[in-house]
Amino acid sequence: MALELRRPERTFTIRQLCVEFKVTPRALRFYEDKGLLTPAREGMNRVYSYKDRARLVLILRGKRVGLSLSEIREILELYDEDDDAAAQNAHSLKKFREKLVVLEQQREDIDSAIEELRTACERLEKFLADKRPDLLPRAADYDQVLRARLDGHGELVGAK
Amino acid sequence: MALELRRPERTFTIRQLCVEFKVTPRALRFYEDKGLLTPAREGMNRVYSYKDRARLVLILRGKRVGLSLSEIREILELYDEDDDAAAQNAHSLKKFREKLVVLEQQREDIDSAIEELRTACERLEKFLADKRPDLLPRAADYDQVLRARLDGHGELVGAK
DNA sequence: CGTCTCGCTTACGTCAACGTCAACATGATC
DNA sequence: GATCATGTTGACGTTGACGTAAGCGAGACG
Repeated sequence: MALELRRPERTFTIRQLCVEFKVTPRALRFYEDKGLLTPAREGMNRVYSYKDRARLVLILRGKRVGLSLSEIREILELYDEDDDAAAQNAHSLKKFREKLVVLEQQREDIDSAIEELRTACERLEKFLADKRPDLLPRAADYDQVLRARLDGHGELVGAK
Repeated sequence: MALELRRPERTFTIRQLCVEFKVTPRALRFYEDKGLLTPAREGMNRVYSYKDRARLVLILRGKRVGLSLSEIREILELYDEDDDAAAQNAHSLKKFREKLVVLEQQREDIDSAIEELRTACERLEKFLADKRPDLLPRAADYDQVLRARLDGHGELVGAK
């Protein structure tokens, strides 16, 4: 009995997922509309399983790296496909490879952008340290940032 | 006299930039509309300077890494600010730092997405090699890809 | 019992980033 | 001087990813 209360059986309401991932109900229903999520129903209400939650994680990550919802859906569908459908998997492989090329290009872009910003920051810091050291951010400010991140934006490590 | 013909004096028509960077005139005018570019005028026509071109490069890179036009505009404005305006530069520094945090997060996302895709590819490959080796992409196919990229999608290295 | 809160659906609104189309100016060329 | 390529300014259309508002059901609370 107690065994059935373990993680895989857990379900989530729409609001729980909304709070956890800071998305709106509208967004989740939208993803469902577009075929990225297919939660079960209990009467009229949506019931999200752990699998649904996992998909949502992938959706949000995909979004962060700039994939469109339809691209994300393609990828999710590939994950779903029956392992028997070999021909389909050949197609999947090709798609995955294409995605990989794009992402690797994107990685390079980000790296160079980061590089640029870093040197720009250094330049600015030296300039300010020289002429207006009073304007440089202080350690206290940094603590502020740290505290803010711990409060609101930290990952719920234990909940994984 | 001949000195004035050197690079910094060069200007570009809208079409030249369009061809070089594979964007439409509409896009360039749109960027101007949004305050990201401010080319000079010769009569009615736009005349882009080397500085404008440099800004365009930054715009396109920003786009590739997923920045919105307004974010890009902010950054461009920061580059413009007078180096004497120390207070402004302190603000710039803060903005840059924030951007850096976002980009670094994005880099992590991309890395993990790449990682996931790679292992998924391997899984698929093994599966296919085992059950349907006939469906595996052949060396000839790969040559196809290489040729396509050399034809149409390569960087114009010499034109830099 | 009324009123919240949460949830559902349907439908229209919005914002970014352009595309597309119309209507016109200008210089070169046939 | 008619055509053409290239330029201009509106103004409207489009796509993606939701926001927002309207209207309604069902359980919880005072």
